[in-house]
Amino acid sequence: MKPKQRPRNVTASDVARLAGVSRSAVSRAFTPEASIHPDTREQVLAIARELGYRPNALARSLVKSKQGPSSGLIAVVMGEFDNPFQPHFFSQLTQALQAQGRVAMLVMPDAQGSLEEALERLIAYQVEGAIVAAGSLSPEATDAFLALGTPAVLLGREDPRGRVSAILTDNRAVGERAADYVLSRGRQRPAFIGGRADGQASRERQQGFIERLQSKGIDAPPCLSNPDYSYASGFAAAQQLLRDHPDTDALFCACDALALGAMDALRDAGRTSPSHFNLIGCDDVPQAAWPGYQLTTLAQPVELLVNQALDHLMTSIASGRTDAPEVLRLAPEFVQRRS
Amino acid sequence: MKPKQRPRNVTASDVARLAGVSRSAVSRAFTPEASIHPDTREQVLAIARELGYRPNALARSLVKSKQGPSSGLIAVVMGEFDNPFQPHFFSQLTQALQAQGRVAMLVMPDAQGSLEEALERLIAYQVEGAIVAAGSLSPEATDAFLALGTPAVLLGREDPRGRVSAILTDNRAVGERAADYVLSRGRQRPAFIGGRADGQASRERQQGFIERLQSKGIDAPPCLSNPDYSYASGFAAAQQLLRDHPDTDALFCACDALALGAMDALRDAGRTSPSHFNLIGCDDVPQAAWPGYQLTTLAQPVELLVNQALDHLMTSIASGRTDAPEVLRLAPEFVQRRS
DNA sequence: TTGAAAGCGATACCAG
DNA sequence: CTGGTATCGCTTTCAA
Repeated sequence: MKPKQRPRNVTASDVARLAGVSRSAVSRAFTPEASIHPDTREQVLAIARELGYRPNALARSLVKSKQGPSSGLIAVVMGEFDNPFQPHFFSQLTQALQAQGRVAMLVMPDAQGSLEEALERLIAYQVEGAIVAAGSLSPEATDAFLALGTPAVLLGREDPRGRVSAILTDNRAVGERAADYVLSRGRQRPAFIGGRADGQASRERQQGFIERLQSKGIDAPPCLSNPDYSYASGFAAAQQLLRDHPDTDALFCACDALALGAMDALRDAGRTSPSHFNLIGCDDVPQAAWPGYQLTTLAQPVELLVNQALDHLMTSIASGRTDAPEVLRLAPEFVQRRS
Repeated sequence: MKPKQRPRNVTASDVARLAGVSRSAVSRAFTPEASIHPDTREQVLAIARELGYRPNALARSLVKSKQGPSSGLIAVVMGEFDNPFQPHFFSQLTQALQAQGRVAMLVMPDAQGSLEEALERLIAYQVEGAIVAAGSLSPEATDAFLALGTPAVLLGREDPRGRVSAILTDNRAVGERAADYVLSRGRQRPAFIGGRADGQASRERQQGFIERLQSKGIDAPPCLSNPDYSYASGFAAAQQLLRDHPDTDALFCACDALALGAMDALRDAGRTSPSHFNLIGCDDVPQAAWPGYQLTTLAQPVELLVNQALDHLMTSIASGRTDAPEVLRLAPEFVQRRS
């Protein structure tokens, strides 16, 4: 078998030669609105198909750069996939981008010291814009990205300095809805377990929860925070909670991962019956629906979040402006299960 | 506040002008091996930093394309993130790529009819190579990618036609090790639950399992297969298994997601004590370690898989050849937990 | 070591 | 509708 050398790339000139037309004609054949005779186009496309020719997106972006960015590259900036909520989110995002004919360039600045490099890559590759999953990123990293001035949209957290648009779930509503559920079950001693104290989402959910409870005459519940949003943290926090406040009869966790951990801790302590204790999470990750858990939770409207984020990003790219940022808070959906 | 227009991109010419040198000099300043006076370089770099200049990777790749591909873009081709094993895998891959100064371009061909488009994008963007997570992809999709002739490495499944290298966990060893565990516990009526019957990984694990059992005098165990590798499928399959073979005393599942589903089904049926029943999974997803599950499993050597895959891909890119493909099977690691 | 000039692949403008 | 030509930003000969 002969060592199949990879053939040099087919260029517009090759196609032009074989089709007996000019390079311009080839270009036009691939431009939908271009004025070209249908027959010519068809013939060019036929030859192109035969040769396996596709316009070089890199070269195209180069010449089009006169009229604004056009690489078709959108950076997706994410931290670790440590929360089971993120993969789902991420795949939705990628597919939505693909549907638009754009390409997702993944940037994970959490590898040691790679933030700097990641930033430079964004510039080097002429990304048109960035979707920043700020919920999974340190505030510093988020800030560094925004300083770039590249059109961007924040997902899951707003920019404290209000420089760019942010799309997020209405976290206060999440907390309030959780409180309503607790109240509707007649609980008197609810508690809250959150993530990092500096996490916007966690804090807002906590506030919504507490304020609604207080407005109904329940004292400020015990609140624990954690270094992260993991199962393990939820497990540990719940154990501590039961130790310090054994009479707790309802628990709202800032995310499902925490809640699932908490549920297992409650189980260990024999505190699982929904008629004596209620547990609520937030996100609606797949595991929440597993028969072993059946976690009551507030679902984030993933599809809506993604679509809105892309909409805003595209607008921002098109207008070339960074001003007039908006903050969109989308309503969560209450999903009642066994807990 | 004035409408902060995004400034036109800084080019090499801008830097050249301000530094009082030629464009060539600027280029050389950014080329490590170039022959340029250290002072000149330093001065250029200083001005560049000041202006926030970075060489346009797209333009660079264009001119360098004479000497072979150089976009720095590596396609990562994946199906859905339906299995909790994939995100971890994926993030490792991305970070490893970043560490090499390359960029991960994500391609998810599972959105309806997007396979075709995804392929075209790969060509258009001059990707240097592709890592194909074939385990999460339909064989047809995998095949279509390979037909492109782009250097590629398969992850999690080998190419039936042997055109490219494949890196995967030694799946027979997985099955054998599972069988050893079952035997060591003195079980007599084991069973197997797999994924799609056409899935290479699932099939090989099954074979390793069965053959080892038979070599020790145990009859061919009942084997169920499923439409996918999900928790739900594992749950349903285990229920059916208990119905059809109520005397089963050990169960090996092709992946952890299936195994976790099975465990919950077993639990419902009161068949969970490790002294009467053993359950084994494969992958070692985070949930397997949760207190509520404590699943005994065979861990895939993720880091090794990723590193090997990249090594092979880079070699294949460098040599520009598609021949001499290898198949690497890496040993799994037995992780004993409560099940 | 340096600058001038050619060219990578494609598109847009301008005559025809 | 069509073909020539300038240009995008950069690297790379080639002389100096």
